[in-house]
Amino acid sequence: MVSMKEIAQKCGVSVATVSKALNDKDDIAESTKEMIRKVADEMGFMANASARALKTNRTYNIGVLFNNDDAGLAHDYFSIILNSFKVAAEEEGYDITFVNHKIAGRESTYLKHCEYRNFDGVAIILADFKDPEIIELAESKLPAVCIDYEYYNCSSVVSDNTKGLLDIVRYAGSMGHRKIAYIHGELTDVTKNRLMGFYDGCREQGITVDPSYVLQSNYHDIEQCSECTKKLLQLEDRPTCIICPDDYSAMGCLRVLAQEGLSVPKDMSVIGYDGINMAMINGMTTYMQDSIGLGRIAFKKLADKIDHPEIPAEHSVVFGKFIEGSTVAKIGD
Amino acid sequence: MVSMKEIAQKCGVSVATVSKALNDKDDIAESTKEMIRKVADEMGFMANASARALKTNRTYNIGVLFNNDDAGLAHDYFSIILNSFKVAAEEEGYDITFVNHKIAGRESTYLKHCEYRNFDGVAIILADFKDPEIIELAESKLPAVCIDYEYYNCSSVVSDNTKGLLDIVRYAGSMGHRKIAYIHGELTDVTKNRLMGFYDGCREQGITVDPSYVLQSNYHDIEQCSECTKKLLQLEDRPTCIICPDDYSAMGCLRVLAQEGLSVPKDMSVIGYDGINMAMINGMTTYMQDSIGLGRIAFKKLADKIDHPEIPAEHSVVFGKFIEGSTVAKIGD
DNA sequence: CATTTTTGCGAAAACGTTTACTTTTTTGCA
DNA sequence: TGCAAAAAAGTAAACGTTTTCGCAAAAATG
Repeated sequence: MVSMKEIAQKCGVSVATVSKALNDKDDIAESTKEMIRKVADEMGFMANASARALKTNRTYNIGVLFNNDDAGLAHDYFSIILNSFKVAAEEEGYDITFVNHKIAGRESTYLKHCEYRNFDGVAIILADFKDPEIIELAESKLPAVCIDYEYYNCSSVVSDNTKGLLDIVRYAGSMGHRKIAYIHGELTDVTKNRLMGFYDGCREQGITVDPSYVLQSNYHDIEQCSECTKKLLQLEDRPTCIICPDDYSAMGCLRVLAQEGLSVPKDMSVIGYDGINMAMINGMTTYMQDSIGLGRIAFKKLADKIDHPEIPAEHSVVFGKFIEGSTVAKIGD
Repeated sequence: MVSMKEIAQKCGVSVATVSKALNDKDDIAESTKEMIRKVADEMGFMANASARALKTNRTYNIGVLFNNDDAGLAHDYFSIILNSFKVAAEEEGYDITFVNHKIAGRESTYLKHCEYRNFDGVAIILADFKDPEIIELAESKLPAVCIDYEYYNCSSVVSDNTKGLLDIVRYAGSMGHRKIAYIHGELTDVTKNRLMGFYDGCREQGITVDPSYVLQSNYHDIEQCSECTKKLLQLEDRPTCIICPDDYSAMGCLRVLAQEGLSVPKDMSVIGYDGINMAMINGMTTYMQDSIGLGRIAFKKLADKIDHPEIPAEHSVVFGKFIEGSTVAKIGD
C-alpha cells in the first residue's frame, strides 16, 4: 500500500502538504494540488481509513442493528428498509456494518461493539426493546435512530400504523363487512398503534368488536397465523373478513382457507399488511408501508444527529397507502 | 473513551503491559493480568479498532459485495446466504461491511473501497463478472471468495446446478412427462450448468428437446417469466411441465396459468428452483439449494485464505435436495 | 554462593493520517 | 525600495495501539 509519505517523497513536498492537497484544503496552491493529485493517482494511492479514523474520531461507518432471532435479513419488509438506508448512506459517503454482540469472537454487548468499531452512529431496526442491551445502546451517547419504535432518547421513524389499520377497517366497512377479525402481532408499540386504528375504525362505523375476533400471532409467522385462522373458522359466528399481522403470515391464513375449501374472497375476505412484493403480485388487499421512505428518512435523521449531536430527538411518521387488491368481497348485495 | 494509557496510570504499569495483559500475552504475570483486567472492566475500557488495525494491518472486517441492480438484499435466496455468512463470520470475530464503489461520497472502484477500509477479505456474491470492476477486484491480491461463480483466481462455492436440473428432469420424467419446458435465467455460468443438467436429463430419458420449449428470462423477474409462460401456452404443441428459473419468478408462471384458467398441476405442472420459504409453504415442487451451507462454507474458505494467503484457490460444490411438492401431476394414467 | 536461565515489565518506535502552529515565500502597496 | 500582509508550505505532535528489544529481578542450577 502506497502511503502519503511516498507521495510526498516523489513530489518533493512534506506529508502535511500531501494530506492537505488531497483533502482540498485552501492553504495549498492549486498548482501544487494538481501535481500531487496526479502523482497520487499514478501511484494508486488510497487513504487508510483506520489512520484517518484514529486521528479524526470519525469513521464514516454506521452500525446497523436488527433482530436476528426473527426472519431478520430474510424478511422482505426489513430488507427493503435496509437497502434503502444503505443506498442513502452510501450516497453520503457512509458505509454500513452490522452490529452484533461479539468482539473478536467473544461475547460482549452491542454498545461495546459500537465503541470498538467507532461507529459514527447506529440504526436500530426491528429490535426488541425489552432487551437490556438495546436499552443500553439507546441510552448511550452514540447518535442513534430507531425504525418502527419510538424511544424517547433517540430519533425515530415509524410508520403510520394507526392510520394503516384505520384505512383497512374503513375499506372493509365500505365493502359491507361488519364482522371483521384482526389477528395482530406481538404487543409492541407498533401493534398497539394498529390496534388503536382497528378499534377506532370499528367504533367509527358502529361495529361492536367481538372479543373472539381479536387474536394474537407473531409477525412473519405463517404457522401461528394458520392456527389463528383455524380458531376463527371454528367460531359459531364466523367473521367475514380477516386482517392478518402482515402479508407474509397471511400466506398461512390463505393456506388454511384453501385447505378448508373456502375460496377467497367469495367465502372469506383477507387483508394483509406491508405491501411486500409477493403480496402485490398475488393481488392481496393490503396496506403498503413506505419502506423505502422509512430507510431513507431514517438515514437522514441519523446523519443530522451525527452532524449536530446537540439537536433533540425527533420522531417522524412515514405514511403508506392502502392497496385495493382482490381479496376482499363486497358483502350484502 | 478510556484508553490503555488511563488504565496504565491507574494500575501503575506501562501501556505496553496493559496491552499485553489484555491480549493475554505470556510474558505478563497472571496476577498482573488479573489486576489489569479488573481495572479495565471497572473503567469500561474498550479497545480502539482503528488504532489496532493501523498497527496490525488486520481489521477483522470482511467486505460483502453483491449486485445491487437486481433484487439484491430483497432476494430471499441471497439474504439467506448473506445471513449465514454473517453468522459464521461473527462467530469467528469478523464483522461484515457492504462494499460499494463510493468513498466519502465520491465515485471510486470496489477494489479501492476495499483498500480504503482495509478489509481482511471480500465475499463476492451474485456479482456480474462482466463488470471490469469486479474483475479488478477478483484479480487483486485481496483474499476473496465467490459465491455462485467460479473465477480461476478466487476460491469459490457454487451450488450443484447441473445435478439440480438433472434431478428435476428425472423426476418430471418419472411422472410421465415428455414435453418439458425450461425457462432458464440469463446465460451465466450457473445457468449454463443448469442447462447441461437439463439436456443430460432429457437425453438420459430419450427425450428430444423441442427448441421452442427452451426460453430465457431473468432470474427473480416475475414479469418476464409470465411472458415466457404465455409464449409456451401459445405453442400448438404445449409442454406439460414448465421448469422456471427460480421459485420467485415461478409466481409469474403460476399467475398466468391461473389467468388462463389452467389449474396446477392438473392442467400444467410447474417446477421452481431455490427452495425459498414461500415456495415450500405453497407446496411448490422445487430444488432446494443449501443456501445456509453456501454462506457458511464460503466464510470458511475465505477465513482459510485470509489466514494462509499462499494456499491456492479452491472450488467447492454444495449439494441441495429435490423437493417433491404438489405442483407436478402424474401423466399418462 | 556464583552463575546461568527464566520471568516480568518498560521504553520507544511505528502504523498513516490530520492539524495547530510556525516559517518561508510571494504579493501588494505606499 | 521597503514593509506589511497574504499565501504557501513545512514541523511536529497527536490519535491508541502493538511489538521488538533491553534490562532487572527472581528462580534455577551446579
